[in-house]
Amino acid sequence: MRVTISDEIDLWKIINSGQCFRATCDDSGVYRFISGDKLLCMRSNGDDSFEVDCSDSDWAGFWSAYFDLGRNYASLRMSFPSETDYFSRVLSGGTGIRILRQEPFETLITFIISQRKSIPAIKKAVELLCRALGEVCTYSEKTHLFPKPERIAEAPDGVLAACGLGYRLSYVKNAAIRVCAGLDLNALNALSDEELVNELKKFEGVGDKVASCTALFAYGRMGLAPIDVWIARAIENDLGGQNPFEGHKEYSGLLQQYMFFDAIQRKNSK
DNA sequence: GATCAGGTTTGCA
DNA sequence: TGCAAACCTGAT
Repeated sequence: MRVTISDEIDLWKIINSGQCFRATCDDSGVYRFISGDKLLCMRSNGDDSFEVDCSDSDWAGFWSAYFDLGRNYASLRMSFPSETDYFSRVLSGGTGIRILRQEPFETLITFIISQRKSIPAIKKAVELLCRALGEVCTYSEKTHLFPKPERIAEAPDGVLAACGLGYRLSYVKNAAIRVCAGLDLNALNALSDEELVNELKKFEGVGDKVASCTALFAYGRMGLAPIDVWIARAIENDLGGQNPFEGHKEYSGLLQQYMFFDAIQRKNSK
């Protein structure tokens, strides 16, 4: 069916802004997103309309929230100060980026895996994990869903090791075991930003960065800005050491995402 | 073959 | 509190 999205949205930038690791784009311009037990194929018609292969109710009841369509990013983006050359470039280059609302367990595990790994290495490890332990998707027999916590908790170490988890293996397994033991990740949504981050940091192998990423990309906490090496370098090299997030508490996570996309785009164009 | 990667934990000042 | 060093493994 055809859907219309009036606010700015750029699927290519979204899947290449380091917030998700399983979304793909094929040569014909069809984007594929997987979240929970759902799979979506989506293609831009060039204007503000898109072809999607899901039902009306799935679009309205699930994917709209996934793409955070209830929020106006154009006005948010323009609310950031763009006087300096750096922010002018970052904010115009980031046009169309949105913060996806992803499934908490999958987000937590993938960002635990992400530590000290390059993006291709993260994608590979996550894909291997899905193929090894994830259910086959009912829409497409070649596609696997992200594994349920029980499957990871019960998996032999050898199976997890074969996914290239390295020293993160016990972090991943212990997180899955905690969730299986009854920790309700969705219930954490009731917590304040600070409480949520502290709760996430109780997982072994989860520090400030992974906790902030999980809070931002799974719980939509736009006030949290994960500081990774790229953001740290941008602060150091482009902002003279001045932290830009202090003045934008409410949406510092979004500003961070624009800055991050700018940093990896510049790296990739070198 | 060395070095580094979107980080966290541990140990020692 | 602050700062190194170590950690698995794949990519460059």
